[in-house]
Amino acid sequence: MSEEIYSPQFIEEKWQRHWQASGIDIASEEVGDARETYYCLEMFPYPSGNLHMGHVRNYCLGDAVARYKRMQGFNVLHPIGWDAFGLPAENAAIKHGKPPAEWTYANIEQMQVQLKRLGLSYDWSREIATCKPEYYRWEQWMFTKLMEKGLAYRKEAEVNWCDPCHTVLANEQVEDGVCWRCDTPVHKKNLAQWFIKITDYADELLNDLDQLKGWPDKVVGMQRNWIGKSSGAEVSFQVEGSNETLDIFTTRPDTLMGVTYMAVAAAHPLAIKAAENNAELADFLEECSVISTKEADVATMEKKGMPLGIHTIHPVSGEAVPVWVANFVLMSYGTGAVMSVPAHDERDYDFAKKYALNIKQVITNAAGDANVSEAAFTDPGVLINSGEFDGLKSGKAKKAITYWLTTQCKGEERTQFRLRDWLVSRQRYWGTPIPVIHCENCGTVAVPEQDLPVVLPEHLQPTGGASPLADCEEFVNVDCPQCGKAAKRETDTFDTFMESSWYMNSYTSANCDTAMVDGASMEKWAPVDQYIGGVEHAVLHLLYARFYHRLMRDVGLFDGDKVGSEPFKNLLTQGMVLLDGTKMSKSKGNTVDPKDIIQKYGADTARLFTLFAAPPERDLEWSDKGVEGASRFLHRVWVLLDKVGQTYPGQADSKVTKTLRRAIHTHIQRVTHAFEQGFAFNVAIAAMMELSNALNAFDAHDEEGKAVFEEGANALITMLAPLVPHFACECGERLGFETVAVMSAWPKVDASALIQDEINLVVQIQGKKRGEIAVSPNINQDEAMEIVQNTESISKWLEGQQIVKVILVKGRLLNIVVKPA
RNA sequence: GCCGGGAUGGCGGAACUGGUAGACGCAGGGGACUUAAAAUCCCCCGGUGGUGACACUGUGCCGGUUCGACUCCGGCUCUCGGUACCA
Repeated sequence: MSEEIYSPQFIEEKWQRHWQASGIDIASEEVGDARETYYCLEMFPYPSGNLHMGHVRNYCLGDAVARYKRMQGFNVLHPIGWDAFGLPAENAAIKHGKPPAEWTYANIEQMQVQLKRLGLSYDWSREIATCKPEYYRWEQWMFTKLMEKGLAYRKEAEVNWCDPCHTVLANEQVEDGVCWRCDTPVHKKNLAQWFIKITDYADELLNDLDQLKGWPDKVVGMQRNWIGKSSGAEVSFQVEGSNETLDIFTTRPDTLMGVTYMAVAAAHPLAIKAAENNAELADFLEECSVISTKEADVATMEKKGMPLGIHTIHPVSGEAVPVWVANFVLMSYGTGAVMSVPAHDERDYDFAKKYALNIKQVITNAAGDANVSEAAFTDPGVLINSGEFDGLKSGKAKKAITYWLTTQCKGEERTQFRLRDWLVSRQRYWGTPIPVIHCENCGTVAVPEQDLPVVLPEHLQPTGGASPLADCEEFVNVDCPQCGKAAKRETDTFDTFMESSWYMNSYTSANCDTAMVDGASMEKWAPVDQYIGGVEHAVLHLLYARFYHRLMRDVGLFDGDKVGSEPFKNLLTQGMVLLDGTKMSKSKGNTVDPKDIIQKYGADTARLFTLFAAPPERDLEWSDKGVEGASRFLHRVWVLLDKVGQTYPGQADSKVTKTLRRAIHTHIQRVTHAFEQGFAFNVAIAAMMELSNALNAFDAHDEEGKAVFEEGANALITMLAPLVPHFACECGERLGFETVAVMSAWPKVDASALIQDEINLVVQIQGKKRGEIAVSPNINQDEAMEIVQNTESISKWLEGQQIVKVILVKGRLLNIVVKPA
């Protein structure tokens, strides 16, 4: 059939040209297109200049999904774009003395070539770059809408500041007290900044997590954790000799009667006031503030405190409760003060022991013998020493005590979230300008819709310090849209997560330039059916995008009932690419350049290896030998196709042919199943290798054999198409496919081919395999037993045994339960 | 501490809904071809015992349910990821 050898470079270029010319990767917007839609999306790349193996893995996974769904008959949307704003461009600009725009656009061009070289089936007609005004203008528009609705606001607050990055950061961007980008410790600063009220959506974002059946538990758990809802009560303690109250939040109002002291943060007004004429206390507060800014090993820090010399009055008993300042109480959570119940809280217990404070037990277990002489008893239980609340169980007591406090105006039910509002302003140049004008008369004024977009000047040269926007007079100086007087533009830009929070919706509306998105297009395509990316965005991008999607819904951009409230239906978080057990990274110098692999073996081999070497969600250990194995497989299949249409001398055996046909169809079934079960491409490929091995072992001796062999070859090539598309297309052409392989219909299982006349029935005795018998698949128990009795190698195990029970699992096994006679 | 994963040969990993553990690949061993090497092809490859057919044993540990457990239940160990003086 073909004497040519498999030469990936040649055929890959050929088919990429072919696909582009035929437009098969374009998502159809034709009204008459009856196909069901499917939206497959991978997290879009930051245009750093070079594709690394992590990208390759991410995009090969997505491409396999998209191509598989196309072959299943779906109208697939598979777009790509560039998350093009961000700090690395500014850093590169400083280094090379070129504006970030230039660097960014050059990188995009370079990475486009690299992505195309991989043969990824993107709809390039919908490509976006977030740094373009036609993209970010809608983000600016949206922000002005949020200002109108009171969901975006400017407030002076204590915020996280990163010196090297010269900007503030959102809470989500601070990891272990250090900046997520540059790993330097952040410190607190008071600054007026722009926030978006994600806290208004905290409950919805939390509750809807239950809907996300197609998300990994891990990511759902991380988001739940991050939102951090806790229910309890706020309780007011009257300060002795004053009108003031000390308010605290507790999740354990049932332990109220066990309070023996109060603890406040060093920054709490009561502590500051008490320190005014107490030098020792002032020193201690100073010590606490120094430690807290370091934020290093907070967990191991010694618990320290000092009495403030003041007391509060217990709201129920009226007893005096001393107030302490403690270094473990955070001003930033709750009210900055806690009621301490050492008997039922480990931390309070340790603190009470250290400073010899009272420990009063108010909860016991069901048996009534719990004691707190050695440690705190933190389980819920039954109330004791609590007056009228005695005998209540913790759950009921929480309600009863909270209710009592409410009637006395000394407290109320309260829910506390860990989630803070999203800080979206950044003191950086290379980002979306915040569409706001500061006017001496009118205050902060949103840029009116007709004046949008506020275009970022692209020619500026950052220096690493303050944003060059502030010095750009033609940008800064503007007339106030309200009063017309000279005013100044806001020079902060948006957090780049603002762009990535809605790009998935933007793709649906590629043809719409009169609105942020088009409602009908959203209904057609959204939400994303399969989203694929790294787990590092579990509480960053993935939380913001869920939030922003709801904002778009509530601004009326689409119908929430039809599109849904969640932007991503299914999520696949792919593992990292490792070399020698550690993550590939430039700084560690343990990288493998995709370019080299593609040049040596071709894109298809690179794709096949990354899909085969590990399940998608697990880490993938890079192996040069493994790559060679993948390449070998493709060569073997290439040569295997030479057997199509051939007959070989020898006696045909219809049984052997039938067995091959059954193997073909069981493998179609297995491959399809692997694709459907969480895109287990590694398993699918293993099944295809088995099919290839089965075909290789077969020689056709007659017309029937020839036909079955061809059927198998066709199925194999078709199923390979989503994974190694160039290879499959070339092979498909050799085999005379009517449709190009990547657009061929996915093979169907012929159930009749799976039927067997004879099977090997496993025979077990006491659950232990003792042999096999060749029988009809429909054999009944008695018939099977008779064969067993006549099979010496098995029946010998039954000698001297009494048969208690026989279990026949149809088509699989026969288990005989015996006991000594 | 809490939350969520994971633990199967020398390695990456298979095993449908509880039904033959180790598919497929990599590495390794042996052989064929070759003057030789590479490539390719064939055979072997969890452990122990046995020349062998075969037997025993084996999926982190201890126990349980079941005719039968990698799979289900209870209790641990180790490991990876996330997170926290969160009141």
